[in-house]
Amino acid sequence: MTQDTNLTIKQVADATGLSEHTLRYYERIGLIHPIDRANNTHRRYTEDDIGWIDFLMKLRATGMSIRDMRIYAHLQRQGDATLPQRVEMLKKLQCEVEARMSELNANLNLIRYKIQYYGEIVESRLANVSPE
Amino acid sequence: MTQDTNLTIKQVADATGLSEHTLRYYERIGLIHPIDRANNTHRRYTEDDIGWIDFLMKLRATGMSIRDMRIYAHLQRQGDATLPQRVEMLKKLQCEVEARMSELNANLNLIRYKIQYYGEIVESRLANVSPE
DNA sequence: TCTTGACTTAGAGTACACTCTAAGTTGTAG
DNA sequence: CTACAACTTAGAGTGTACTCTAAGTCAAGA
Repeated sequence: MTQDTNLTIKQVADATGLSEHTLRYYERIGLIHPIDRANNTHRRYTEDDIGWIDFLMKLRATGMSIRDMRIYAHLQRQGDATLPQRVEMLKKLQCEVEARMSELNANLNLIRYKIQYYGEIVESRLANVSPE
Repeated sequence: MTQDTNLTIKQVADATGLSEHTLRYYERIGLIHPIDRANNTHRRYTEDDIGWIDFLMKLRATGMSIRDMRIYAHLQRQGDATLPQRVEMLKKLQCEVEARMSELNANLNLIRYKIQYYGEIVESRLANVSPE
């Protein structure tokens, strides 16, 4: 009955925000290890599985590709011996995210400037409209 | 001969980093207005065109979709009367970019933490290796 | 005149990340 | 026993944003 305390695909979908389709897809392509089954057919997810999925979603949110997430997942399943490679991947990701954030920040400043500049034009046009 | 002082598609591709294919594609879908032609066939881009393309690339870098860039481009071509709508679009974009940056920042902190944590495990393992 | 290369077009093809469909199985509630 | 919901699979389909192909035009240099 240990299985029954674990979560169905629907519950995991609700908990993570991923669709059931996507959860099966991620498992099929190796982002998630083969999930244990109840009745030998229905998936039963553990809390650890949820934790891993949450981490995957964070990697994805940083812009990491499915391809790289697969590599990371594969290393992770091989255990602590692959820690150095994983640290390397994370360092590379860190650099990329830092670069993207600094680019985003520059673009954000441009957007703010345009909002300000265009806003002033609109304001001054309103001020020049003669009241009825 | 005014045309000849302007830039060929190759020069614009080199200057912007977009491919010639992409430049034609952007024009075809209305992100870029119909570019003037020399010989009535070959495109000749003005400095203003380059400026617009650079701005488009910045919008794209913020994650704005082609669909929204088309709307923005269409408004832009209609002149100052559409400034309020454009300001609205930019404000919405600003919010999205700010949200994305704060999410990226949270994920970056997690990545840094993992690098630190895994790094320490690797270090301590190295220290425990008996020297030959 | 011939060739080369830069350009043109319409439309087909690609990569990525899902997202859905169809057909079938299983387990519980009535 | 039956109906139903929840699950299963393989594989097809979708949306986005390019990216490329094929066939053709055109001007300038050998």
